[in-house]
Amino acid sequence: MPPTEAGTSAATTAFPSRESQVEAGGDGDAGNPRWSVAALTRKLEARTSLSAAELEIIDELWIEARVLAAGRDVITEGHKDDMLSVLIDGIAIRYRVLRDGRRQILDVVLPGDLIGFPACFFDSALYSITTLSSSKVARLPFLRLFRLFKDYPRVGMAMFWLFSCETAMYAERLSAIGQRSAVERLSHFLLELLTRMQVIGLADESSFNLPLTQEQLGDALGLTRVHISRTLRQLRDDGLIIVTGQKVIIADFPALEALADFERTYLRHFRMSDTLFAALVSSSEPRSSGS
Amino acid sequence: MPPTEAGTSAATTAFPSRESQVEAGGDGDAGNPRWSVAALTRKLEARTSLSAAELEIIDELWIEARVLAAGRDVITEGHKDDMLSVLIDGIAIRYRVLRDGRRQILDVVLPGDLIGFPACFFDSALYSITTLSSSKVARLPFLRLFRLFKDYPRVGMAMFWLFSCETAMYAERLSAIGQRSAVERLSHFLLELLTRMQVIGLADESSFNLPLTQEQLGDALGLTRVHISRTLRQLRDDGLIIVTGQKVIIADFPALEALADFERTYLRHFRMSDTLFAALVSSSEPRSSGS
DNA sequence: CGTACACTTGAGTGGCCTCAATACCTGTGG
DNA sequence: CCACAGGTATTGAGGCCACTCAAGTGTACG
Repeated sequence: MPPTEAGTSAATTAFPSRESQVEAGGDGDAGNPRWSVAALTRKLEARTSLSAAELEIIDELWIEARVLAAGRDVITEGHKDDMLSVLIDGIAIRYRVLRDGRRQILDVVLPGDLIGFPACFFDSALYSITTLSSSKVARLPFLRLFRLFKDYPRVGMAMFWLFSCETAMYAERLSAIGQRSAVERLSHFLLELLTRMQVIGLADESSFNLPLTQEQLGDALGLTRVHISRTLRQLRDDGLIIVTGQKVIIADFPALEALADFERTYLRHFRMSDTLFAALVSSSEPRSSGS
Repeated sequence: MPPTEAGTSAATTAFPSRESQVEAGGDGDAGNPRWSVAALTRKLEARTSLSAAELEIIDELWIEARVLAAGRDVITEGHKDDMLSVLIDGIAIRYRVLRDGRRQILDVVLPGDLIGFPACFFDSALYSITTLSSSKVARLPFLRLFRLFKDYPRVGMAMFWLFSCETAMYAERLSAIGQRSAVERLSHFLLELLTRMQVIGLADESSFNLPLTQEQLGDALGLTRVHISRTLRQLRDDGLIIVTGQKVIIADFPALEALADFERTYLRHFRMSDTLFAALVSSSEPRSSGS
């Protein structure tokens, strides 16, 4: 019996060297004693006022960590997917393909990011999500999500907030692609990715592993592969970044920041509103209506 | 081509300068017996499976209809706004201004669209919303929103779904601006606006009132004022559209559709997932609070 | 009537694209 | 070991789409 194409061949040829980053090979998820959505709770810890106990609740919401090889669809455009998931480990991209084949990468999905919003609220997913490296995904049953609002409104609020971050990031990207030049877009993209990776411990002070090819960078920024190459070269020539293989080092942070119109406090804007949060006293019955 | 030839249009929404300055410092709707968020319920009726009773609940969620003159900020970037609102009447734009003054219009806000998502979940709003015409806005206290999930989970789910639509629309626009040419973007924009307006009864079969100046169109599509003018001219010369004043008539629907890569079923993709919706029946225990 | 604003149209420029050739890297097979 | 193939990155030449600058029209408003 020939091996189905499902598992090995397509996946292992894609990025053989990157497998080493992602845990040890394929240990079975079924018998796994306990995995955790550490990247997610870490993000929540950094930008919300959730207590340790509440973070624990978040951590235990999820079930069934699935392991996916590189290059596999987590969600496919046009198909139904009614699950809310979170990426535990690995890297993925969210993208949309136009009829003539042009592709727009909407977002790079990092550990701790949600998968399935907004797709799960629709009859069919509006875009696809594909893994770039071997990845692990956990799922959240919907009834459990809804029970959250009864039992732990503050935790439920945090889920809302995660949706908001997603939306806000799209808006940010819209203004980048709509208004900025190639150099500006690229440097902004690099700084944004660096910042996001730092929060979940995937990047150090000023360098990170860029998980995208130049073609994928182009599809994310609305530019061609060729022009990405030229623009990267320009950034290198100007001494703003240093590139060795997949590793990107920000050589001149202030200059790149100015060029990109990037605010150092970028992610600070995404902090969860405390005033709103405070209004939600734990599960006790709300007596008064608004304000 | 005087713009006053709007004729019978029941809603006086489309004319920025027509309405006099009716500024409402506090709430200016005391004498009004009852307003309704008809555009919102109409949208929900078209694309969800909410019952008439549930639509009624939605309709009665909102308080304090504020009236705003044209050109007023509903939300200002950088300021705190912790209210979720809905536009009842009028037109507004959501936009973000870069440091050097370039502006990206993220969305055109029509009656029935939400205001305050995702801003209300953050410490400070990430973008501004400004009225283009005299507008009316209703607000939703947050505790009321959260009680919804306890008392009417299906209705709460519909709110989630509204957030999702917002996000999905951004994603759609991202791929448009990132991948498409000027003609494609513009025709897609026109068809999208037509479709959205039809749902809430602001447009007929093939024409509508375009509430934006060419400069605003440019800021929405990542193009310059001048190029919008040329592109509109091209569409007119090719017999695809007819423009008289603010009124836009789609003269050749199929051709424009093909050019824009626009799916006639565009908004159908945004239908609320029924399977998910049905799963919520069990936990529905309407312990109604109001009599 | 004069200012203000939105739109139109022309001429010239430039950023990014397309096409194309070359080099590199890794895995595969002779 | 080298030859080869496929995917990725680099670099050049030329072209086009959209931009900039600028002049001119039409309409609204004081």
